[in-house]
Amino acid sequence: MKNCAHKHSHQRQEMSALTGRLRQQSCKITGPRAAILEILRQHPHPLTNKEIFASLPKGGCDLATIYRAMQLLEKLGMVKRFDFGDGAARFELVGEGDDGHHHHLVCTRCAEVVEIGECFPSEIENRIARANGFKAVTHRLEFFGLCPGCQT
Amino acid sequence: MKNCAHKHSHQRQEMSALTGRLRQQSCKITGPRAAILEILRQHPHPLTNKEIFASLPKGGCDLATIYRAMQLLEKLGMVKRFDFGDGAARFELVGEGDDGHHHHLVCTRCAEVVEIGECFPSEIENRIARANGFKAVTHRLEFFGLCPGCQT
DNA sequence: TTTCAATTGCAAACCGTTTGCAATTGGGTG
DNA sequence: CACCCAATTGCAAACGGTTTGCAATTGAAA
Ligand SMILES: [Mn+2]
Ligand SMILES: [Mn+2]
Ligand SMILES: [Zn+2]
Ligand SMILES: [Zn+2]
Repeated sequence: MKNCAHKHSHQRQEMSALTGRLRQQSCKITGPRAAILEILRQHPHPLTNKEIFASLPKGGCDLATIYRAMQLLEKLGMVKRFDFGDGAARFELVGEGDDGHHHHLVCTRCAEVVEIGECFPSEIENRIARANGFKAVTHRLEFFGLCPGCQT
Repeated sequence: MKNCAHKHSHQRQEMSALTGRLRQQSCKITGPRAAILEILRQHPHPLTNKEIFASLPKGGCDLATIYRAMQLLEKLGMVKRFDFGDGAARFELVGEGDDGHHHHLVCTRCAEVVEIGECFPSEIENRIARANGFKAVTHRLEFFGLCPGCQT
């Protein structure tokens, strides 16, 4: 029962751990960045930049600052980018030492999001990679359907 | 060995079959549409609108016309839209009576595309749907990696 | 406190896609 | 075949998400 930590566990991360990760890269802990991390920290599902912008406490920051912050956090591996196919990128905080790879089930009517633990079977993926001579193969996978409340 | 036809077989479709499908919906067979179908017909992989535009014979049509044509063809189920996560939609011709559902393996360096026959295991997908009370669940799935020619 | 690279706000630029509108045209009709 | 009109097109403007240049601001090291 050692470090039953990551795997893509969604337990809230300590703010100090997050700012620590930033500091290590000689990145400043600014007001906007702290506010953004705080919002991501308390949100269990992927958020669009606009949603983060809207959740910002009054006197938040510029939208462009959020775009720049998410680029930075993604580069540092602190957030994972997801694409639900609606044209807007979504971001989710990632635990330290976790690559954040996982999937979602999205309601096509109300946009409800469910975190999914399953992944594409690696045996099949390996076979696909080998069969085509590809290396470092990974996948992007999201599920779509009608949630209980949206079925007719 | 009856109709070993579709399934997502990539054998070129007859132009007459394509125009026929359009006519049935009281849609006009215009120059631009014929040209677009011709390009899709001879291309085995998903194409962006810009790529279609570039492949158009001289004196082609407006880009907006291609966007409108692809919307129409998608609505009629004649093409399937794919998303490789680079911000541009891609379209592939779909056989009659086929929903076009399938996946790709894309080289992240040179963008080479391989058509993939495998699909996400339906037993697992059904379990995911049931476990969350979702109905009509489907998925979007693409693979990414380094093709033989791009491995260092 | 001083100092300066990092960061931000703002506005403009970008890029894929959509749309309004007037001009054009495919394909039934007579 | 000439006519007619809804369907289609070209063009230019608008859109929504994202990026970027630049001058002003600021975190944190010294
Ligand atoms: Mn998630
Ligand atoms: Mn394909
Ligand atoms: Zn996976
Ligand atoms: Zn599939």
